[in-house]
Amino acid sequence: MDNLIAISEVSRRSGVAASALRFYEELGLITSQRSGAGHRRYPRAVLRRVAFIVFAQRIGMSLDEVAAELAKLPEGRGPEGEDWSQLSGAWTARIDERIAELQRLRVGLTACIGCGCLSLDRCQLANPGDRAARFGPGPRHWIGAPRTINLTPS
Amino acid sequence: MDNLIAISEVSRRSGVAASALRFYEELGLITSQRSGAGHRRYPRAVLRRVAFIVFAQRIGMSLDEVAAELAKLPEGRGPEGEDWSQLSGAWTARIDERIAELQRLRVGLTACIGCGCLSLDRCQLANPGDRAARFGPGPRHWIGAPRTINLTPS
DNA sequence: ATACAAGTTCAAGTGAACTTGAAGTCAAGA
DNA sequence: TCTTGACTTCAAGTTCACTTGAACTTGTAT
Repeated sequence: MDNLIAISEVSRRSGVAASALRFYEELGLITSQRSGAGHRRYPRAVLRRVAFIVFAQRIGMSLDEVAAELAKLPEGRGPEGEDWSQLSGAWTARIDERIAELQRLRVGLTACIGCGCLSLDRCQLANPGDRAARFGPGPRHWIGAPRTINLTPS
Repeated sequence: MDNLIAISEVSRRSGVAASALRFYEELGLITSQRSGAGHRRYPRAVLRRVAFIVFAQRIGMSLDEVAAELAKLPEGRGPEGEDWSQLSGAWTARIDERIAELQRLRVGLTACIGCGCLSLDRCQLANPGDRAARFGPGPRHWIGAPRTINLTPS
């Protein structure tokens, strides 16, 4: 019929709770028109945007970052074709990084079993490349890392 | 001298803030004796425990889970030898799982560029194995699996 | 004697990503 | 007419992993 869908439908098809969809809308990640009764009506393309959001989170992006990515797209559209392959390029890199990190951890883990070490100030594992200091309050900003775990400040 | 170390020392050597160490102690993840002045004095082994905690978080475990693992160890000890290899066995599996998931995402991502799909209800990617509904309130319980891993932006 | 650093406790705040609850609107069906 | 169900807004609550701040005590240095 019409190509506008209700929030319940979007929720059902995406698996994302309606409350979360409203929240996303509040953040400007998605947009809707309103029906006569003031109900949200989403264009079908919203499903792609939501998919994008879900995928992005799955690879560890924050909603802030997602917002930044989505902002690059033309108004109201979900990512497709060109756009999509551009966006996903960055993702692939991201995923690879994370995989690499996990593999380092994995290997190091096994190594540590052998050497019996595990002292933070000596173990390579605990000091992956960067030794940047922690920043700001708030939870786990540094873990899994806005780039780093700072096991040895100075 | 004595083999008991102050909280500042543990913090310096582990890179974990003193406030976090107190917090871990409150959770029972680590324990300390007290000096005459009521200051915390940690046995050297605490460094291993802390290392364990840090590593565990890095592979996506919650402090609750860490607590459960540590509870299996003899009192006050950090993991070593036997214990350590047992514990790390589980980790390795965990890491592998996560790597596998990321690889699925990676492959799927590329595939999606080609097919232009991305509709959540059809795409395998968005529904990895578990389609379980979300559970409980609170944030992101469902994303990145029952236990979230923090990916790093970069 | 005085200052200062390093420690203590306890309560409250933080950020992310939502969820929950209360109170209200609106259209369709029995 | 009445009820039900789907929707609305807005404020406040929730979880995790901490951090911050206030008020206080101790030990060492000058």
